[in-house]
Amino acid sequence: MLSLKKYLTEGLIQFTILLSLMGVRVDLDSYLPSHLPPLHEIILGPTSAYTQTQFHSLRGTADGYGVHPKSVDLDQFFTSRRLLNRVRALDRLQVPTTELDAWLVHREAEGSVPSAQTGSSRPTDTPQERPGSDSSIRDTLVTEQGRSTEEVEELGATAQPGSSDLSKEDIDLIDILWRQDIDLGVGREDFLQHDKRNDDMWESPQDDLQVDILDPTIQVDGETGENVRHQFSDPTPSDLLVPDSGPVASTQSDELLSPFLPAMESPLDLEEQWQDLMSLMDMQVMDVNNSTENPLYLSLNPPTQQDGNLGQVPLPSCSRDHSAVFAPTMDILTVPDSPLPQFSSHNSSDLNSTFGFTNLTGILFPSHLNSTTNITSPQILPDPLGGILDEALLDEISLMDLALEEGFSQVQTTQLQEELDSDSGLSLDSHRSPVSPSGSESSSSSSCSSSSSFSEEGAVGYSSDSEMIDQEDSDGAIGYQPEYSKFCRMSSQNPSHYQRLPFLEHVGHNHTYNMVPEEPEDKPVLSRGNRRSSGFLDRQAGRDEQRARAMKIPFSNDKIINLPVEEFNELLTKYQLSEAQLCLVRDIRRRGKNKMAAQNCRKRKLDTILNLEQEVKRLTRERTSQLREKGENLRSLQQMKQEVENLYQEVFSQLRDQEGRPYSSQRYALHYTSNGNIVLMPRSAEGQQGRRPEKKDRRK
DNA sequence: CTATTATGTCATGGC
DNA sequence: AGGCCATGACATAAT
Repeated sequence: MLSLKKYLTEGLIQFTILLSLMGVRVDLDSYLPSHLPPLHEIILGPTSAYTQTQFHSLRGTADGYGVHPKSVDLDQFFTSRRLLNRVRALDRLQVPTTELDAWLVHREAEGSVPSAQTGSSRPTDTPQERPGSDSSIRDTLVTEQGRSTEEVEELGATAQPGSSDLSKEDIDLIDILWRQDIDLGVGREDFLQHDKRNDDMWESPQDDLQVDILDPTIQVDGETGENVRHQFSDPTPSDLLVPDSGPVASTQSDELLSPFLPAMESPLDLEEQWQDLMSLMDMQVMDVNNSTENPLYLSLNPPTQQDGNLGQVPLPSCSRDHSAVFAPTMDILTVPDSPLPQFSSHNSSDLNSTFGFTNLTGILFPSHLNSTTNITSPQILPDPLGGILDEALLDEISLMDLALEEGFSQVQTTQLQEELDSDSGLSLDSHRSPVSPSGSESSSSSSCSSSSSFSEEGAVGYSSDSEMIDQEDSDGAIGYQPEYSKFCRMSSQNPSHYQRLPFLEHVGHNHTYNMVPEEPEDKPVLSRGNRRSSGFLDRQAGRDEQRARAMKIPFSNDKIINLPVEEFNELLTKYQLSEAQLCLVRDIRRRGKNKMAAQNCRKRKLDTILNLEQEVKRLTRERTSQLREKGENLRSLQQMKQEVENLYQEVFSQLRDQEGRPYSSQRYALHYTSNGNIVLMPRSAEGQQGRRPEKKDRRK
């Protein structure tokens, strides 16, 4: 019983860490053996918990407890510490910002023995040889500069030993993520190396660690050419044995992990998904606590507060329904005689459809854990975590990245543009975009130059003042200038226009203005003989000018238009004008002013459009940025789920029955209950909500 | 010859 | 109430 308790204690510590991560305050201190440090010290990190003395004490007491010869002891110690580091890192599972990071660079020593927990019997392959293999993700650490934020996603793609089938999934995941970062200048090699680094951090067994320590070198970073000094460059045995008290442990856990896991506030999406995840678990854990079939109980206190580093864990409080995280997905478990396939499938489908989890059982479930089961069929191992990473989630992320690559989708772009067009009633077509204020200015300048004859003093607003020409003498027929040749041409080449138009206009519009039709004989005379005067007339001004001449108006149109009302009235009183003349003068003034007003109005409209275009661009950039942030958050969530699953597997793999044998993951799974307990339940009982667990009543 | 653009003009409404 | 301005709608010439 003592040995069993020892095993369970080791597993419970790690499981408790996991629960603490999820916001559940776990009080296992009372259950811990006296030789172990208080749990909060373990969680909180570098304390006296893992001192050299403590380490040796652990060894000594472990022997004293008659530990199973194949487990714990040194391996357990490092396993616990590794788990601790992973838990610490979880609160920093976030996308790092671009920064310069120095990473431990080493190559796994040939023949280095993998961890007893995770190593199994994997060959030592280089990533180039087997990019997606388990070992390929743990070979080297390199120095790199300006690493993109997306690369943290590799943590989620960390392969686990034991299943070659799911290593391929891992490869696919890496490929997906790698493709997403191509445009960011991140090479595939970065991914693999990054993965290896992470894997080294997460799972490096003590022998690997020792290799690192005993190989202090300065290496040249392959990317930046910087000299990279090993973080373990000055190791001592005490550093190894007293990791938490020396720079090794702190720098390893903090400095190595933090670049991948910088502290950030929890994304809302992540919290929502977690809550959704938790909310699904009620029915599965229902009635489990009422079981009389001796389930393995792990007494857990309700969460009261999060302390220490774990207090920063951006996970929502999960005081209840924790089991949702570990809801088993039985989709891949084809047990014909199982009485619960339907229920399990139901649960898994729910989870998958809701959270988009990926079933990584094959990846994460070490085959050696199934020593009591059929090792030849590891691919059908059930996933007690219910598939933390689902294809749906990956699809979502992929789609998100697709959107990110294009800023945002074509559909969205089209919609946005359509909205804008419909709202403004204008088109943002390419022909309009190039229109620049200067261009319109010059465009208007030509008209202004022609109309400037009326803008002498009254022109305001958007009229181009620089283009104004003092036309005080415009009625005096200022000399011909080349830039007005087109108006001269127009006037001279189309005399018939002015022979008919004024009359037709008068008849057609029949405005209230008492316009007097000009004598047809006057037009040809003006357009043909008086080149000097026509040179200053644009086609519109010329029309009114000609009308004025026809009506013998004794002052210039410029004065008519631009003089203040008082002066204008004064001017009218000076001359004895006929009624027709007065009407024409007033019409000329009205049209002239309205023409300038129209020009100003169009300029304002154009400026408004340009401003709106700028606003659209700005909003587009903002949206792109937010989409990218969302994608990063999703990746972060993916990583966290992966880590949770890994921790689950770690904990489960260390549970032993009375005979010291590991539990079969095919037959047993850990479950959370609504009251904070953890139950090791037979899978055969999972689907039977009303039925009781058949196995194990180990309350610790 | 047609579509687009630029500009002028009118009607209307607000100040 | 008249004048001024802004602007939509329309017309027309230019491109």
